[in-house]
Amino acid sequence: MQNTVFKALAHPARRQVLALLRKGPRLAGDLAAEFESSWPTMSRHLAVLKDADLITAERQGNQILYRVNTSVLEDAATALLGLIGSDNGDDELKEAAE
Amino acid sequence: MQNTVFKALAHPARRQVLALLRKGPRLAGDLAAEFESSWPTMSRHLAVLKDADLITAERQGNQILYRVNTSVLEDAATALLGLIGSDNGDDELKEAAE
DNA sequence: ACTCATATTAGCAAAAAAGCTAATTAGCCT
DNA sequence: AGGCTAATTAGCTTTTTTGCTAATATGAGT
Repeated sequence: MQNTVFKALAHPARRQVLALLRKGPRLAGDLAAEFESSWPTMSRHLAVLKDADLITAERQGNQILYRVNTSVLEDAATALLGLIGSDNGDDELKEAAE
Repeated sequence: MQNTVFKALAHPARRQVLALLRKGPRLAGDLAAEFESSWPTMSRHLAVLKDADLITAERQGNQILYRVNTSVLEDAATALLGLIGSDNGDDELKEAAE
């Protein structure tokens, strides 16, 4: 759902996680080490991102490897651009004053 | 600030307001009429959008005309696309850490 | 000044999000 | 099994967001 994506993007720490993952997949602990908040807190941020399908998790033995889901990010960006010019997003009335 | 923009985008009603404004400026009451929530509630959604600089308000006599601020929307979309590309452009997200 | 229409602000209550510590699960190793 | 590391889940509190009604501003027209 689009709503969960934008809600996930609403928190700065989560956007920064995405920024880190952009450079390549990373382990959960590796990510958590970059932030000041506690590990469980980061773990839940990751869960929110995963729930929005913005990242994917892959178990690798002891640890968990996260990678960004580019296509969902693209869709979100496209949705925003759709709010600017092209026809997209909504089909309500159109009698606005210029 | 980027953070207020993404927070403003987190609520579906506010994204829909932007979708409506995409087609052209609209009066506050005109916008409020499109939604089921109460008028004061919509008024605050508009305030959140205005605080994020996503929309601008212009008084016109009795009423208030809102228009979308395209450039801020573009900046947000660009920031999202910046999370995809592999160049080193994560500075725009850097200040997000609270 | 009074009234009506438009929109916001105040104040409160309910719901959601954020963050912590402690407990738990999952996998590897000897 | 038992110990160790990695990560999540549980349970709880604090903070933020949402949304309502009632009250207040603002402007136009009498």
